[in-house]
Amino acid sequence: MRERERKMGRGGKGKACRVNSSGGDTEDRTGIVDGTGDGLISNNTNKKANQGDVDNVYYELWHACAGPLVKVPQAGDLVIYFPQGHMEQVEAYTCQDGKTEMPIYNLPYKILCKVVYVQLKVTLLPEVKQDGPSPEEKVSPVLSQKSSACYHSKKLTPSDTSTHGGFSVPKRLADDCLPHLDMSVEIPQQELVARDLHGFRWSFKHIYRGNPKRHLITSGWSQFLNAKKLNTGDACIFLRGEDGGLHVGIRRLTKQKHTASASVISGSSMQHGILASAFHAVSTGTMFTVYYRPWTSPSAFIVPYDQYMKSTALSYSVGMRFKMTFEGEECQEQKFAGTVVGIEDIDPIRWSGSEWRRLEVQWDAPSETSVRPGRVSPWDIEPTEVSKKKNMPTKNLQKRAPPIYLSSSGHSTAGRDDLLQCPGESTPQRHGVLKGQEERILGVNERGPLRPPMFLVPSPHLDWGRTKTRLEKHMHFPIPDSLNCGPGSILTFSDGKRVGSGISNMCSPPFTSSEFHDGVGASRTLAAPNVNSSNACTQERTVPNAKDETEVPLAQQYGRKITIFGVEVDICKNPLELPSQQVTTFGELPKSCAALPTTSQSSTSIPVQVSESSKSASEGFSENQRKNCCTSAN
Amino acid sequence: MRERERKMGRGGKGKACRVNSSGGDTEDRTGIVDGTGDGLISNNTNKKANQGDVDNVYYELWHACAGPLVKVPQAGDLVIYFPQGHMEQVEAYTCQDGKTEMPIYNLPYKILCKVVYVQLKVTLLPEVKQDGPSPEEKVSPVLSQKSSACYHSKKLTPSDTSTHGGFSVPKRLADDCLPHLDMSVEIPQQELVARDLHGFRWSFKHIYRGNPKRHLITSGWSQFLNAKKLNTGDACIFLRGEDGGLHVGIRRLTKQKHTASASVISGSSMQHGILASAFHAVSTGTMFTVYYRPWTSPSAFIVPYDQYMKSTALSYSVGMRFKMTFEGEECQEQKFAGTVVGIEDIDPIRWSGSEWRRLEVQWDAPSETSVRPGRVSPWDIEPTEVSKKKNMPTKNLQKRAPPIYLSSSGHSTAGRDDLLQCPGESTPQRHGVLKGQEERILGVNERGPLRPPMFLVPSPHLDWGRTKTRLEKHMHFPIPDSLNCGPGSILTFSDGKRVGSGISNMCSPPFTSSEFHDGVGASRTLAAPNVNSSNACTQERTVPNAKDETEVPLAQQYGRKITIFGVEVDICKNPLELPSQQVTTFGELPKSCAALPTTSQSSTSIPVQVSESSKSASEGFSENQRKNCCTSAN
DNA sequence: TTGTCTCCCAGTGGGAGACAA
DNA sequence: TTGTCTCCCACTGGGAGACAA
Repeated sequence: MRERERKMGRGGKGKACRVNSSGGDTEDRTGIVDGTGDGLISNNTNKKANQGDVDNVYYELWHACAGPLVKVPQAGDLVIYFPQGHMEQVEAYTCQDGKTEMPIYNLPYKILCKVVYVQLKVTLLPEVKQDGPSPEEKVSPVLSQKSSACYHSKKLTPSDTSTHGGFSVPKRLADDCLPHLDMSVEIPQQELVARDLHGFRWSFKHIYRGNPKRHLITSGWSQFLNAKKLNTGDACIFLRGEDGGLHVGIRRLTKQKHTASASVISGSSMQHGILASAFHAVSTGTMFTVYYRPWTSPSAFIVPYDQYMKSTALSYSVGMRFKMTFEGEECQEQKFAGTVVGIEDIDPIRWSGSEWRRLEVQWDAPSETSVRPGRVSPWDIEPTEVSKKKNMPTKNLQKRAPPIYLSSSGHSTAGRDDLLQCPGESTPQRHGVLKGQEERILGVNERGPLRPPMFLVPSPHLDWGRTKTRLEKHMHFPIPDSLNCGPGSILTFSDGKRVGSGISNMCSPPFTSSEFHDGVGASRTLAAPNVNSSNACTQERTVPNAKDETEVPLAQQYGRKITIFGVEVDICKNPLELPSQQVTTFGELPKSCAALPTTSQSSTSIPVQVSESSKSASEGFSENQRKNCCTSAN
Repeated sequence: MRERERKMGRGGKGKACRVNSSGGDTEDRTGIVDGTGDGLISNNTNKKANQGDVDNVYYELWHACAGPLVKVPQAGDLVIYFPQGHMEQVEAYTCQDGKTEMPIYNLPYKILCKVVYVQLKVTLLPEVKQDGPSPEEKVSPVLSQKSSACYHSKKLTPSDTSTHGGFSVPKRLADDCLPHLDMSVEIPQQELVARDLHGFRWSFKHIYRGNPKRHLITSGWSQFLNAKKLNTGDACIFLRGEDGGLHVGIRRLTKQKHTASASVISGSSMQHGILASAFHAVSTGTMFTVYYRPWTSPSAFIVPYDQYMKSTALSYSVGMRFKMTFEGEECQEQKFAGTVVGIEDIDPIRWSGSEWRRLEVQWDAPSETSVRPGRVSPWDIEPTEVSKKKNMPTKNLQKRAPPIYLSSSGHSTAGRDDLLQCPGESTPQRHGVLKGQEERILGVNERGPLRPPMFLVPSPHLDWGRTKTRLEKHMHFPIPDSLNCGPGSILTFSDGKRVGSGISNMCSPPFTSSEFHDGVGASRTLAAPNVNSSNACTQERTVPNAKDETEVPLAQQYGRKITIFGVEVDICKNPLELPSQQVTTFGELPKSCAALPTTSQSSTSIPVQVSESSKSASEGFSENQRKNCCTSAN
């Protein structure tokens, strides 16, 4: 019912920031001003919003941070999962060139799944019937979530990111998102507490001073900057939720090539893992989990069913003109036109007939802002000529197709591996054509019992015996050593005077910053033995909880046929590892690797509601959810 | 030939530090004193040692850091690979509880492999014959590598890690490892340049002052501390190589539970990946890569063939007494006695008959220093009663065994999955007994072409537009933002005076430091536009190179039957993610995730020689290599 | 309205000897 | 011989208004 409330209860769909009209007074919005315990300004208790609203706020913040193009399916959505794309994502993460020899699994190139649960971590269950829903069980996309939440983003200026001084608050941001100051006093100021996507709370001093007067965020800002490793050009997002709570998000400029050596298992083992997981899930009817980062891969590999079907209903031909949407400056969507110059399987051996990146394209004009792929998938583009619809009912996602034989060698020698081959399935795979995609899901003969997905959620554990750092004064947890970093020592060239001493630089190779994101400075244990560890605070992080009581039932209610869709707060990922189009979604993601124990209790999972309503969204993932208040200061 | 030289050319095997007798004069060892460019002390050019020596030095440093119990096989060694153990390692990394449902692959529980190449990244090729070597091709373990290298380690005191002042150098360390100072001057001092395991160069000021006089390392020390995130109790290792080069290593105390959410793919996909990789390699006769961290898992899962065979030659029974070696204080090996209290398959369904952790044990005395497992593998222990040898030729590692059937469900319902099952192989697996382990490697019918393993080596790329930090003055690369961290702002309780300001702490939950190892403080782009980026230096990091000309030939020379064994410099791993017994081997490992592009050029791979000599080491991996100079100051 | 600069000054921490274990 | 402490002081950077775009 909470879901229903949230989905149905709001109207309006626009891009204008809806300023809470009843909130013109200070009182109504100072729920965002948490008591900070030092008595300065704590005029309001922590007015806890109900869970639904909190979820919603985080959902909006997530999308505000993620940018306009990032679409995450909702619970209830039918999607097509492309293992190829998944492997590309992993390749991107593991710096592989994708040339690893992989066996050919007897795995369809696309797998129809239903989304059950979104938790920033994706778990899919292959549909037993791979031929799409019957009309009556047609997916019913959710009503758009309307929201009165308001956010503004500001691109950080050099002054904002300098070590001297704080953050210059655009007036509209202050007016719309921050609690109003008492302008009657000499120097109006207050303390703000804002939550980030991890639920971490950051306190800031908000002051109105200077000549001419302006809004500034001073204390706490540099800690935030450092912790998030923000640079000039990155954006900071302030969002005021319906509950009045203030939230901060960030969005990195970083077009920097991400690279990661995940080094837990080898890259090719990961590739194997992807295929084997999907294969296992398909053949046993069990769920599987996907870490989905639509902003990571050049293309999203989980495609809404309707969007996919729409693309299969068209024929594509060389010479065809199309448009494709990219993200431009300031969250603007930007369309580029191009021409299809080739159509061919990207991997005829392993994924014969797959539409994945099947279209070779040429772009009309070069662009500096977007990196545009040379190959796209049909559902990525909108044809701009009227293409003739195919004479096919959209229903037949699948017809009887000859089985695919297995070869453990990926080579065209077509070596067969008896160990991997399925008994009685040895007809060579027919090379698919774009029209009339066919496949057959192979025998699903036994299913393991369904287990609830293991959501690995970070949870605090103790870190006593440390003194409190300045950062800890602004972020409301004992900060571990690695966060306990100032910007370090800087050999300053900034204003002409050079600060040097003792040992000079030896020459150094040009290193990427990301190359060093380990080895980060840390505080050290203080020499003095009288460290007063009793000052470490103990309040729980009040992140929107993973509703433990919901997760399991949810999965169980769908039973074996459900698909789970979740997203994990991967607080551990290095955002530099995120690719060029990296947006800081739920990974606004601290920059270095954190080790997160799965102890329980608190959790950073942000559950998103299960969709049940029946309005049909023709394409894309509930896009309108994110269109409420996309203003952008600066 | 270089390998031969290195292996044969040295004699002597002892624990005493061999001080280079010809090096009493300053000259001979000041090769380690690099010109720093500021004219202070740069009396010697960078006397580059030959590659072999460099490799050897790094090898020794690696083992000095890794501790006495960490054994890495050498090229040429025959080893048994246990997928179970590999999965445990991944579980440990991914915080899984190991309860994921995994399919039963048709994969033997142990796989005989030969080691060809060690590069801090392990690639194995299953032997076609799984029955062990014939007598004439009996493995010929290498001669121990003798070395005149000398190292000392010092456990860091609170003073060493305090923000005030530097590192107090034990006299013996200074005498044995550091270049001698010119004592004729008023205040003897010099600059040191030391390489760490990544090949990164750290410069330190070494001074002899105070009253009474003592050796100190001042400038550069705190940068090193911060970058490595060292704390009181961690150890710092100084090693002088034969070439005279100075090297630093660290060894963390951190018994801290490691936790990692590797979040590239899901944990269960990783498990699948391990099994599928090994299976694919076994069935196609190709190589596979293993990230081997013997200090990560409670037990090493790559066991020397001889050690394994020795263990199979004994019978184990309940009540049997044994000893097992653990690491105690100060690199001391420490033996604990215990009793076998049970013998049973740890996973009778999937790994029936496997010796992996087959022995349930009880320890005689509790220990605070070591965490001791409740289950061990036979090769982990030394029986202390005389056990009757089994009447079996050691030759038959394998006999004809009934094939193992496949079930994709891990359940005892013994569900079968026709998709995964091998044709004609459906006899239920016989439950093995410890005596006479039997198995048969299933048909190897086709092999893919051998490709050289893809060594993902980090390589620098540009990071211009930043001013040089103080850290960069001591570490000879432009430091990326995340390294550019001082210990941050500290609310000081250390000496009674509390430093506080502005915004007070809000209460916070007890958080693990590792939970935050992302979000680490960073420097920010300086406001001033006149950043003089031309000051960024461009010298290449002169890490011992991955000998590109060697890697491929090596693999090819062995052709299809070889096994590759390597270790990667996983500069990316968060060492906090390393488990309790974590030693900082090649992962002395900066603490946070770095993103490392694979651009080429320079490389951090540390190739280790291929072993070809013929002295037989009965057990363990070339252990004597690390016993040359294990002194430990303090 | 807001970005940049410079000034002020408190806080931090590197580096030294004193002193003690 | 070496660990701890305290003192000194240079440097860093938060925070303010001035000023200009």
